[in-house]
Amino acid sequence: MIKTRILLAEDDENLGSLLKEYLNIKGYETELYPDGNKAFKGFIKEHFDLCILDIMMPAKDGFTVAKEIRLINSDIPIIFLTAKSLKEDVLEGFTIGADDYITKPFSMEELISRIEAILRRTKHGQDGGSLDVFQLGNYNFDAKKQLLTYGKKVQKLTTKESELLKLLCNNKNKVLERNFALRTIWIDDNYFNARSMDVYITKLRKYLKDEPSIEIINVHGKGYKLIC
Amino acid sequence: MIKTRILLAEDDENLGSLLKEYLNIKGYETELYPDGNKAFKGFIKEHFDLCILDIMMPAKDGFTVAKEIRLINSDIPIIFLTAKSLKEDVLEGFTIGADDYITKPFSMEELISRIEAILRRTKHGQDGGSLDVFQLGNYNFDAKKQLLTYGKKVQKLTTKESELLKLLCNNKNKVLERNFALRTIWIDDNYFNARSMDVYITKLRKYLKDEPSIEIINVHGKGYKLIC
DNA sequence: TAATGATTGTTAAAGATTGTTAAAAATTAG
DNA sequence: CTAATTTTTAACAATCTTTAACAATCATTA
Repeated sequence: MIKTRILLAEDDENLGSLLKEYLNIKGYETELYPDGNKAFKGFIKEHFDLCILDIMMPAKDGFTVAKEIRLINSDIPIIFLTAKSLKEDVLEGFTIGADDYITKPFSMEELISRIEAILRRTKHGQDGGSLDVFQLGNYNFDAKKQLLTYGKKVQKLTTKESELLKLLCNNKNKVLERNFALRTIWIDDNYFNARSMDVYITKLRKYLKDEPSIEIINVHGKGYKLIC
Repeated sequence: MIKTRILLAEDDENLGSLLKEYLNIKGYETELYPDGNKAFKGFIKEHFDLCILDIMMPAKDGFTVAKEIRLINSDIPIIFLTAKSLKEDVLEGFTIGADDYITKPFSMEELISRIEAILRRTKHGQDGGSLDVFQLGNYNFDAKKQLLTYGKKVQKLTTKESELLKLLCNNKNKVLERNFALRTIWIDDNYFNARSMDVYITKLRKYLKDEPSIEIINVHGKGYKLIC
């Protein structure tokens, strides 16, 4: 697995090395630059997946670095990390094309969270989005393509079947409440839709019968639970 | 041009309507819901491109709404907007899968900036870059020239074929509602035009059959979804 | 424990929507 | 005006969802 590479521009030596160390612990590969000039030179020479820029730095301020980066790469995520919380500065940061603007003091965990939130979107675009694929024993369920695969056997699911199975998967080993599922998929939770849902449960059970460890069990009066 | 639709859940009536008005001025189409329950019901019934959730709300808090939304849509951007600036709350917000977490008080301009920063990434991922050229797996679709290219193979499309495929591309991985497509392309959404549209779907499927990962799937009673 | 009513399981049918092909009608190009 | 292309209509097949019918199970209480 290739590590995500982060460019970190921060002139405060203490904060800089602290951040670098923390990011490395969290599995990122971080290069720390003490001023804007060196940061931009580093950006040109090496490959990075994300930039964290302090604003007030010697040699070249963070805004300028960001502008120069944007000239050659309009897509790389940029996070400003700064003590300047002036409204105008925040707006300028976003105008340049920042993805986030974090004011000091901040918690390390929050920084990580915000980095991950951004990378989730950018990485997602790269691998085509495999967030809707579930593994159920030896079954493979692709909610997006509405396909349930068991070895060579491929079962195409209808939209309703797929929606219901997806809800069950997202509540794996927990109770999926009847009314919640009905309101979510059928909009209305009246008697007839409830019966319709029962029919779909039967259908899903048939599809999943090849693997005895996978089961949709009923929780009387509450709903259904997918166990695996 | 279709407006970006924003779901806004905010129980403070003054702030809510102020935000809604401001967002509308900025070109967004905003639905305001006064509590978590109504917000989630609205989310199920209508289509949205982004959600802004207050955390402390009657009936159902913002975290719960976000979790329920994530059960059925793992991709839609979510922004928490709240007075709770506790570290744990911020982290919980991101853990649920938020894209941003903004604490009150905040400036309207900053909110807009942060919305745009997020949409820049999500919208960009959805279309292929230019406005009329789409990349569908190894297919290249030029809506303006009405050409669908697959390697050396070039398929000329008729006007209707091209218009329909363009609509599907613009709603990639989302449901393109039957009636919407009919009113857009056929002006009138009567029975015969609907059947005509079905014929065109068959034609497009034939053109796209070389790449199995590209599919136009039917959502019974709703419309069609181009997945890739 | 047996009886009762509510909930759930299962199957089949009915009704509606969609898939597909081909021919007819309308439009456009030469 | 004729030929080619595009679009619509028609016909029939296939699929999806709901409804109905009856069986089985569960929870409650006499």
